[in-house]
Amino acid sequence: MRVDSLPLSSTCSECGKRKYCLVDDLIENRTTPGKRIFILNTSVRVDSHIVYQGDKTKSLLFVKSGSVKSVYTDESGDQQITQFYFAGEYIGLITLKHQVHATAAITLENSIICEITLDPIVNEAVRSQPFLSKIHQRLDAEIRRQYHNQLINNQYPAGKRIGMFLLELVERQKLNHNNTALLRLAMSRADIANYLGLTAATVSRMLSMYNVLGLIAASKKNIRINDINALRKFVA
Amino acid sequence: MRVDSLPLSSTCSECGKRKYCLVDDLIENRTTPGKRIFILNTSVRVDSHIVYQGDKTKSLLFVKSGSVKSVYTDESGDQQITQFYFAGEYIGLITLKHQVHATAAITLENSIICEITLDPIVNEAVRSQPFLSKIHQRLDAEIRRQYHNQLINNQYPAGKRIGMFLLELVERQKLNHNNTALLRLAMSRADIANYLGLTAATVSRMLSMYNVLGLIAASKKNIRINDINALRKFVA
DNA sequence: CGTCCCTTTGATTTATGTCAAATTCGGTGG
DNA sequence: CCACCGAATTTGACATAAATCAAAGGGACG
Repeated sequence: MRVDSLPLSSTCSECGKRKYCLVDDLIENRTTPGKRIFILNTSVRVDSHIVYQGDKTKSLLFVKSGSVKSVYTDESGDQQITQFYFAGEYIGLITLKHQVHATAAITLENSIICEITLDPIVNEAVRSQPFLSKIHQRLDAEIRRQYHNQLINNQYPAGKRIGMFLLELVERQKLNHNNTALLRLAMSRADIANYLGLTAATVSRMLSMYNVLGLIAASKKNIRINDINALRKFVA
Repeated sequence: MRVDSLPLSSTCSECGKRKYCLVDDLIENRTTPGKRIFILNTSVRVDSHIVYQGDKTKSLLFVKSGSVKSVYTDESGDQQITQFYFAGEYIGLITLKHQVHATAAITLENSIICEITLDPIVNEAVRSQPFLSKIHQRLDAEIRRQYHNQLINNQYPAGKRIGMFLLELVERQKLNHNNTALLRLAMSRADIANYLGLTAATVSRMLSMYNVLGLIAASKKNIRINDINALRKFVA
């Protein structure tokens, strides 16, 4: 991670997010309590590159708070947002086993990002089957999500894409120990549009539609899902 | 690989495709010449499942001849072709480091598929840095392709998608030691359409357009790129 | 030789993009 | 704390690319 950011000094043992972090498993087996596993625990400002496309993989990034987008840029400069990452999620899992980051990572809001050294992770993965499974589980989920998005963007109309996008975010928030129907979309409409293969105008229109239907209550960055089952039914 | 198929008995040393196969590196370092590294070397009929979605990863599949599609199926049965694989390419690289195949693999024509045990590959990868790099190179290329396709399908119009698809196939054929402007598209128009997020009718129309423009000569499954630079310029 | 399936081509509809104006929001400085 | 500015968002009118529906043509295979 190369970026102007505030290093926050603390140990993993003291970290509030510890029990949602892979590092937790590593600390349990340590004789030296209070050991720091991470390289950097930093407060990062909105719109900062925390990974550049083409960077060598040397760590895993844990989003402690805030959110991040992954952006692929092609030779002619066109860009594709390939994924959003939220609090409790890891950036770099897909890249973990090969050498370079195929996408950049950019914060969508002021965030706290913890950079975790690869070595102890890999060592523990070799030693402990349950730990390896945890990593696999997260990686598998991300890869499945990737394929599912490809399907959605290729075959479904704009309304369903937005609806499924919202549903996915609620599900992920739940997985990340925030089981509410309240979403905070830190990214711009244009970012959502790029991610879903639409335009900002269409994203706006579809959100308005869901609003009118009473399925959601959207005001700017904040969205409440009024009736998640009705929404599920609507996009099915 | 679980499929009705003809096992072809032979050794890796005798294999004609040996020098394009990762296994070649393994044989060089063996004291026992003629060793078989693969599990199965089989002739597979068109439209056979050689991998099922959800299967545990236990081998790498090398396409010796023919071609294969990767298909992701979601809960409601909708399908997305996520990739095509051609002679000289490996299926399962993305899956290699996690446990289950997120997609099925289905032959697009009669093909010869060699199933390679994971263990010797992994062992050699740990031992030899150059060998590991070879794998990384192929995996990186596939992941980059994946992101690039996402960009193309989300942002480019039908004509460019088809044009870039053809260009990509020519490039890959070149990488696979077949440097010609002649393509054989074993997959149906519907498969191409699904892959590119279009309909079969649109694929057909766009190929006709390129035909009329004289950029390609397409007849059914066979396509000749008449002027690759003109085509590149057209889609840029 | 005939049937069936795939592909091509045509006519029409429609969803979403484009362009532009109006509105709201958030941040800044007085 | 409020007023102002610029940027993002919403909304509207319109254009258009691609989907849909349907028919005709062509190959492969029994």
